[in-house]
Amino acid sequence: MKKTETRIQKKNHSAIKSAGLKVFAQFGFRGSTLDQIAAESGLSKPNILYYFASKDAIYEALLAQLLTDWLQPVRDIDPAGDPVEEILKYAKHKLKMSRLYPRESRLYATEIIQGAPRIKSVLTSELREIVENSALLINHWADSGLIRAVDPYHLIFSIWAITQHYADFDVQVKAILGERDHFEDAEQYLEDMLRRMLTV
Amino acid sequence: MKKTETRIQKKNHSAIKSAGLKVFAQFGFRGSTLDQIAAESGLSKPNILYYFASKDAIYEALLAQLLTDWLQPVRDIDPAGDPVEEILKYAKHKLKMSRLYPRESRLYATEIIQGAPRIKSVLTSELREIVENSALLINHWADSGLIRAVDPYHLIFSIWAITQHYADFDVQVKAILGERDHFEDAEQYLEDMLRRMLTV
DNA sequence: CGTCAGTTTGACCAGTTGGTCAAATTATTA
DNA sequence: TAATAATTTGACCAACTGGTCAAACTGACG
Repeated sequence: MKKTETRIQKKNHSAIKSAGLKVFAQFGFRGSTLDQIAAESGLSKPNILYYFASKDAIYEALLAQLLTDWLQPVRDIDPAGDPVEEILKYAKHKLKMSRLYPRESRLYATEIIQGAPRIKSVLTSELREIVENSALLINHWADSGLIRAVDPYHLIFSIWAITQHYADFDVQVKAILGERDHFEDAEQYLEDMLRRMLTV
Repeated sequence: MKKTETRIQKKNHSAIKSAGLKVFAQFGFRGSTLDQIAAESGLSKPNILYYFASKDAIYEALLAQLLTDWLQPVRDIDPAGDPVEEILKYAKHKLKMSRLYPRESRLYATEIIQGAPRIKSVLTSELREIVENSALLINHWADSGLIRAVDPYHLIFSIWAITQHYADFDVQVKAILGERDHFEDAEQYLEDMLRRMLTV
């Protein structure tokens, strides 16, 4: 039905979302203004509101996109694969997302820090379910003696925390390590940590 | 010189900072308004500006306080103590701060996510120096065979990331684990992780 | 070329923002 | 108690906010 997006629409929708991501990720929803997004996207404010019904609508669109991208890699964990390698694959994937999409990570962080007013329902339903299943799988692996027994929830939290740290606290990391790329060292540390934690 | 703070001044300064912390931690600097802080503190807006020169001044006061509280526990690491226990003590201390002062943690997080415009200089000077010294100490411990050799910087980052996660992403953690207190499990996981990482 | 849907904008609006100020109120102290 | 200092407030302001709208412009297509 709404398949037909003209060339201009496609370009402008994308420009607005890109600008919105940049601005919202830095200042949060309330701290961002349509004027900022307008300036960043190169469009006039009324023109932006021609493509999105409101400031809210831009933010919602970004969040919706984000949530699907965020949850997918958890689903990709293969219960039939080698446990340690599967978890490692997931952790490395998340780390790569922090390197490639730091703004998305920061947008998500600001939303959660503010109490997740718009996505709390997703957290308590989809996210919770998906994590619960992963926890069951991890426990199953541990029961089968394939990995060391660890608290699966806090294992997952620690992977999230560490990988997202490199995106969200980028300024701080760079203040300490300098500007040179640190993701390779981070990946090595993460791998070492997980192998130590999970190898029997 | 400025020692003499009247009873009323003390009470109101504290009420304003407390309210400011609550509001700024949730909405960030730009997303917060003096009216919110006024409502939260029970004072009128002009009255708030009688005690603090500007919205900015409140925020700066909070940040300054925060930074000293934040850096102290790193300084408390005892080079002469048992390495694993010293690092563990530090990590647990940080975790306790996340439980007791989640708003402070979130305020710091929003400031860093926004690019740390007001404290970048502190990050590249004091924080950097303090972390560098800790890294040297950790490397020294590793060279002496007292702990396993790990990247000290990423070790510190991982401690920060995990402990702060429980404050900053509290809503998400609770969405997954439920409302019951999870800090005990978190501490156990953290201890297990660090012992695994650091024990030779 | 003409036409018409799709696009863009300047001018505008009402509500909110950080901040000011003189006047009123309250505490302190001589 | 009277005078003085500290505190509090209502009224106000200019700048900014998200959003509207009619009018102007542009591009695609017969």
